[in-house]
Amino acid sequence: MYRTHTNGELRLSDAGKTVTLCGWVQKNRRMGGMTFIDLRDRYGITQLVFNQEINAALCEQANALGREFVIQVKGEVTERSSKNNNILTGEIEIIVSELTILNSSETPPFTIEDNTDGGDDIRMKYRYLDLRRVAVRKNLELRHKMAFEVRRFLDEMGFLEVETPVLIGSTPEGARDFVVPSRMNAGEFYALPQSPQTLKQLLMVSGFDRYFQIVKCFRDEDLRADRQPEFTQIDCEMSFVEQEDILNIFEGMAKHLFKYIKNIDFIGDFPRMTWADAMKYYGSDKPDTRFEMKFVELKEAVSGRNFVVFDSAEYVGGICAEGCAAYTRKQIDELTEFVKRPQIGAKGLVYIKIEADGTPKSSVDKFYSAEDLQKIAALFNAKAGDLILILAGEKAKTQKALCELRLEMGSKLGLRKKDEFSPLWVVDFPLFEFDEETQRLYAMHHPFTSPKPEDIHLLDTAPATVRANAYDMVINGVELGGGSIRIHDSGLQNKMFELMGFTSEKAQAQFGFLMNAFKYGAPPHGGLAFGLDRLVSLFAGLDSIRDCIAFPKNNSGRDVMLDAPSPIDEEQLKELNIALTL
RNA sequence: GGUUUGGUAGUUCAGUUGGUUAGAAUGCCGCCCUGUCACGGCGGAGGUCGCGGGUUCGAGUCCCGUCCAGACCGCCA
Repeated sequence: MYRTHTNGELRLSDAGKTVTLCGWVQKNRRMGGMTFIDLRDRYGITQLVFNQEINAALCEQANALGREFVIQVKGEVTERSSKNNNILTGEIEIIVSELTILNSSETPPFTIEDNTDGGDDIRMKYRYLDLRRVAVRKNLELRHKMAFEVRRFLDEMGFLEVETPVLIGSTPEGARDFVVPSRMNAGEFYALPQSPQTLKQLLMVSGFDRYFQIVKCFRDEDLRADRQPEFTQIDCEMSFVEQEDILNIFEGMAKHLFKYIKNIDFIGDFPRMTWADAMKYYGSDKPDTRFEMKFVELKEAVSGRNFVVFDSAEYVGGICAEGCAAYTRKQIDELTEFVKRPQIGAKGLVYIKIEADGTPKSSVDKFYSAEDLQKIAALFNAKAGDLILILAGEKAKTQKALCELRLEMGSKLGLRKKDEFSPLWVVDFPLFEFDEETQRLYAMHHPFTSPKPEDIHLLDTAPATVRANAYDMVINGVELGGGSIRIHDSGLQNKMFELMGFTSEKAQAQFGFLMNAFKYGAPPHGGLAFGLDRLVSLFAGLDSIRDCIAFPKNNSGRDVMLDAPSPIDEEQLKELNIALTL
């Protein structure tokens, strides 16, 4: 037997026991006559003691141990004379009587400690060493626990986990597919699923009326802090349900996770917000509702004063930052620079300060009287000491810029606390999005999303205004999951394909298997999918989902540890009938 | 595809207006140290300044190109 205990479990009550421990040498503190070693495994750290007077040879052996050596020790659990309250085993130490080196180690390229000296780059290259650190390990532990609680909850609700294939067919709608050449079918390719969407709908046709799967999905698009080319979804689908049933069940799942993982009890229902309101008041379909600072539309209030910037703008809107009237010229300039960055793209920033005595002072005093400004301030319910920030321009772009400015102000004012959670459902998404480039409608969610029954009559006359039975769960400005009630009627589905410019041949070629299945008694159904990576990073307070993935890809989709992707040799290419044009 | 920030010792970084032998911390090695736990003290080794080109009497520093990494935009049904 290699060990009797882990390095995290021995306490004062174990004093006197003879134990055997295994682990990695975290730190070797040589004091001359005696040596302390911190022995680490994934459960914690236990201090080992070697004493020159008691066993000089053993102490010399201990002195030779380097960082990250793997050792086994036998010894007696003893109360410490000077205790360490920072670690759970801090009241005891092991007086070692036998020491075995199980494996030596080269000096690691960075220190494996809570406050490591390693940067992201080197830690990713040696990710297996990075994973030895508490900070990273606890994220994976949390991930496990959350996935476990999801399974427990869904199992209790009668859901069945079914695996779906990873080698499937390509569908050009939506994100780019990752593609896998087929050796046995020359010139043909599989695609990796962007989600098991169509497969889970087929499972509904098969009668598995409550399905879920914690499943890898793949999208060949550029990466972000919250986007990896392979990521994990909690994928769910239900039959004989309406939108309300789905929202209730999965709101229940979110509450279950908050309760069992974060020990937070949510009272009452998650708020619901229409997509239209989310855009109007927050300029985003995933508003961070930890703080208010809602947009106020000002086009009417500011027109007709010969201020050409506002008069010519399609949209004028602002936010009110409480207590920021004392901002200096420099601070306002910084905000102006912020919104003028090319990624945000505003042309400028207009401000109105409400001074301590209630008088307004603005960057547009030339055009607006004190009375005008007070009227504007009233629209924001601004009080003395507040700062109103106004952007103007083309509607969608300006709302987006104002959204960024709102989030920036929220951060500056400390209103985006990581341990506060503000969930909501965003509902009534538009069914379609018009793409200027290709001049056609695209499904905003996916082509199987059903329109709201009361909007179906608009499909022919004003398709862009049709709302969908689609919904997203948003927490703290993060889109955690989304879904829809699907179309189960092949007539309506055909209509949808038609509106999106599919010929019936193309629809049949791409989705024929689903359309055919729907001929054999498809039940009404709907579902949703949660991003597990985002859910875990939200709960852990991480800035990037990479930190809760054991072996993530870097910014350019590379695994720097494996050095993948990589070229393959001529033979392999030949076998796959692939010629490179590089 | 674009915007932007960075690349200097094993690691994390500093490096002034272009000017002598490129520094610090940490890690590593050696010696000392019997209650440390960020141990301490003394000493030492360690550099293609990402790469290529240019300007200059002289480039880590300025210019051009390129590669790599981070954040963001486009993209992500």
